[in-house]
Amino acid sequence: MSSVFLVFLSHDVGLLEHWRRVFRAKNAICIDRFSALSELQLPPDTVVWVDQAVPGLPAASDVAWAPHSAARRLVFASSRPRREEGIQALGGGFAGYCHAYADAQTLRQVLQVIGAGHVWVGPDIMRDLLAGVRLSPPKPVEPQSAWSIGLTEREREVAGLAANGRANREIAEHCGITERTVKAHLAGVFAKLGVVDRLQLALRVHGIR
Amino acid sequence: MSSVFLVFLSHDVGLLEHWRRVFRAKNAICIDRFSALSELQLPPDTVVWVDQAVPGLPAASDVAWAPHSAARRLVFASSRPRREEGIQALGGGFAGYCHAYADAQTLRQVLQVIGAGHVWVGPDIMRDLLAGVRLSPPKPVEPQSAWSIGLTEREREVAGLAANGRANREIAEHCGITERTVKAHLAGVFAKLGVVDRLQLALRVHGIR
DNA sequence: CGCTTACCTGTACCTCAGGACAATACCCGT
DNA sequence: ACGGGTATTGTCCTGAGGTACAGGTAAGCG
Repeated sequence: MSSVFLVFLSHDVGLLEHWRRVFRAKNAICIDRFSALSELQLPPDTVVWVDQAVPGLPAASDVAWAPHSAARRLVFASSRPRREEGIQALGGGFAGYCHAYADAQTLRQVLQVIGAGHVWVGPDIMRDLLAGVRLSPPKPVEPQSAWSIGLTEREREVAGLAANGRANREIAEHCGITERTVKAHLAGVFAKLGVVDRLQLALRVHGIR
Repeated sequence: MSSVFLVFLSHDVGLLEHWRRVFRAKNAICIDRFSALSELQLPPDTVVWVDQAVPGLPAASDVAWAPHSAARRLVFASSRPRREEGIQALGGGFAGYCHAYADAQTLRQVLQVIGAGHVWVGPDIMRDLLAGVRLSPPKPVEPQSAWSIGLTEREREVAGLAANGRANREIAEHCGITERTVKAHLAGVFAKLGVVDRLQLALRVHGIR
């Protein structure tokens, strides 16, 4: 596991120090420009850590990375991860995209994962990736008015307001009735819908469970 | 690392044997139906391995998983991984999606990664994911899926449970802490997310306003 | 070694939600 | 006229949710 070769590409001495500490820096070498990657004779199991902040660096999606990503494992590290950057990096052949100053445990994990031939991605980027796909629009059911069947007009109105976070007092003022009456209507709603409180009601109304 | 609780949900004795061997099965328990997840009092650092082949299982994207994915780490394991399934699982709150019979090294890596709060995804699914993103129109926003940014792990867990209708008492028992501490975490969540109570939190978490 | 942050807990206090019990009034169909 | 459903309001009470104040512990970091 710790036999892999590490290459750090960065100008940030603080970052280099961080990485060195994290990885114990046994087999690590530091370089300061992109072209050095081509000049060096790197073993095939090398993992290259690329600091996004290095001046003159090709974009993550640039084909200039192709020869290196094909032969080695590249990690793109940014001190301010962004969705587009992450997607570009991973789409450009990088095996990992992470925060440059991620904690030691995370960085070592990244190394392990991509060293084994997998891809590492943080939960935030992952979430954005999934949000962008949306290939499955499973919106077949939930006519959204189904929850209100069996309710009277007043109950429907009160329930709708309560399910959107309005307090009994607000609902009372909104409807021009007393707070007591709101409670009465809500009690009826709870009984008819089989829920116990307004939070459960909100989940039901909004189609969550 | 090996202190996490493992739960295996499968009917496949061969698969269970495989998992047991891989993880040495120290703290592992096996269950055979989805509902058992709710009945068991699982520690918060539990990792649940779900075999896709279990009969009667809710779909990976089903909201029935929400309470569990909010509180624990779920891995969806399929003996025949497919792109749609993986995306559904990860979009549904699962922390990992992998081949059920993946080799020991990979499975242990999955456990490590998601145990640390990250997301595990294989390179093939990753590739499809990226391919899908490139084709999709540029989605500028997507705040609804990032509700948990800035929260600590504990806050995330407590908030997820509260947003799904669990009482402070239940959350406390579930997490093995006092009700007072739950209140403290929720207070932090409210402040960070800019909401005033758990109902507003629920609406935020579930993407309603 | 201090500093910070996450995590955990206690006591006290206040507000609001919701149930229990009870009542008045209107509309409507038989 | 009578019964049933709807709307309305009252009081009393319990308990959960939330805040304020005041800590204690452990880990990571410069």
